[in-house]
Amino acid sequence: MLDESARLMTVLRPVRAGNAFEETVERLLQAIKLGVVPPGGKLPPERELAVRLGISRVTLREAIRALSDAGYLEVRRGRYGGAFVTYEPPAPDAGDLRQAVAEMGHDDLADALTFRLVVECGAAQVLAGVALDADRRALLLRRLAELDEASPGDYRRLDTAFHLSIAELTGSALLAKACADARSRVSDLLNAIPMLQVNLDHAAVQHRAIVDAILSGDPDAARRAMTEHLEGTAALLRAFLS
Amino acid sequence: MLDESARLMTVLRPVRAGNAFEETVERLLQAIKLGVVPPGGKLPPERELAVRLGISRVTLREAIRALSDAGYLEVRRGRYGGAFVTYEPPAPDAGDLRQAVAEMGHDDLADALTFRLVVECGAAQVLAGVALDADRRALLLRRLAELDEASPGDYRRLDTAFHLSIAELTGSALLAKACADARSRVSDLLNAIPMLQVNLDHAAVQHRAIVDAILSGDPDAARRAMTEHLEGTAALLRAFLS
DNA sequence: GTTGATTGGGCTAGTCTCAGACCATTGATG
DNA sequence: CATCAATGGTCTGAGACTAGCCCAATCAAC
Repeated sequence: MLDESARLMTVLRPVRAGNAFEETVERLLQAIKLGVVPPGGKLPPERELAVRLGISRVTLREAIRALSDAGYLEVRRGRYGGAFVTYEPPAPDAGDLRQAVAEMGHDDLADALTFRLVVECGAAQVLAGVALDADRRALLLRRLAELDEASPGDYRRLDTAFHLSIAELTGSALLAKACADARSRVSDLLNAIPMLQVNLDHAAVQHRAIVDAILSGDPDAARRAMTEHLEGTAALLRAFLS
Repeated sequence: MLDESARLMTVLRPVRAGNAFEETVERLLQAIKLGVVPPGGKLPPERELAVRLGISRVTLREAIRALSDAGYLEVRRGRYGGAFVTYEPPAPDAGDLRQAVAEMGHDDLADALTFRLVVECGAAQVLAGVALDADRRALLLRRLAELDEASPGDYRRLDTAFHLSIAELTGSALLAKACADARSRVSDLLNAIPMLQVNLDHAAVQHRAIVDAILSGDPDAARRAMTEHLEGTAALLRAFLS
């Protein structure tokens, strides 16, 4: 990776991550695991979803079938039918965590955490630097409030919603996409971390600090607050791995 | 973009940007315009390149044919033959700049510049935070020296090489990919900016500051130096647009 | 009940993409 | 000048993917 050909590796990488079926399964799984469609929620109708994803209904149906067989979805026919999310995030378990890391590889984990730090801290900084209208400020505060009042079962999903809202509110589609991808790369790991009250309290303070910095228009403080928060999470991850 | 469905837009976006042929053309064009394969340089043999890109030789050949027809490549048969880059970046021109921006759309331009700022500043900060061996330090200094001595025709390519090397040296493949994508989104615009000696001198000082901060292991300084550099470039862009 | 709108289920014909084999050209080397 | 290794050029059969169409099931509304 040190010679002139490092950029060949970077640019001439595979054009596609897999066939259309595999990529579709991956994308739907991302929507489910990030809680974009919550447990009990319904995916958009096949015809509409196929258009959104830019694939044929046949391919989409194969992917839905696979996720249905794997227990993530339940499909019902007829009017008011659809594909309903049955997946519930597993209870935190340090054993699952080690297994997930082993499957992922330590280098990939470091890469994923580094990337997440860069894009989420960048998003917080950018958002603090733009003028927010009343609606956007309200949305951010609502996400924060929802997270503070969340039951243990909803916490991870609402935490994801909070973090992704920051990226989305910047108005940068590229940044939002990058944050969503970064989060989904580590979501299985985050889900496996036991939720101790100390940590939740600590996170709540940090979330509050992030929102305060953003709403007061202080980019540097927003970045620092997000950095502190994410490095805390990463440290927690490492602690449960050793 | 304010309601609960914002994340549907983010996550349930198209699985594919186009068919294999189109995506391959785009990727090869990226390699050419970023100067990963310099003018006069040769692409890897078709069989090897097809494997790298994860596509069939037939599809790759169609893409090469299209770029050859469009004047970017010249294909020669026989041993020591191959696909040679004939593309030379056009001379800077403020008219081209306005046209390029018009094709892109002002929102997309803002998005691209924002994303670039986030990932490149993040890369500089990350790189300053890791211990670099002698080889890596030497590579970074070599890129800087090459850029300082560059002829006008080589400047853009070597500037790209400098910036992408910073991302690659972090060891994060995700960050390197993001920086390469970000750069290629704005490369046509950067190429269209007239190169005035004042600006080149200014950039040289900033490049030096970035390298100094990285080599001295000061993440905050590295971030600040990169931010200043990129915002200077963005300001230059806006200046030539008005 | 009957109806009608909405939704998943399934079929077909055509296009895109692939893997692999074989052909044609080139030019350094002996 | 003959050889031969490396490279682009071409063909074929199989599988993946798509668009469009129609069928089947469900349930609120009348």
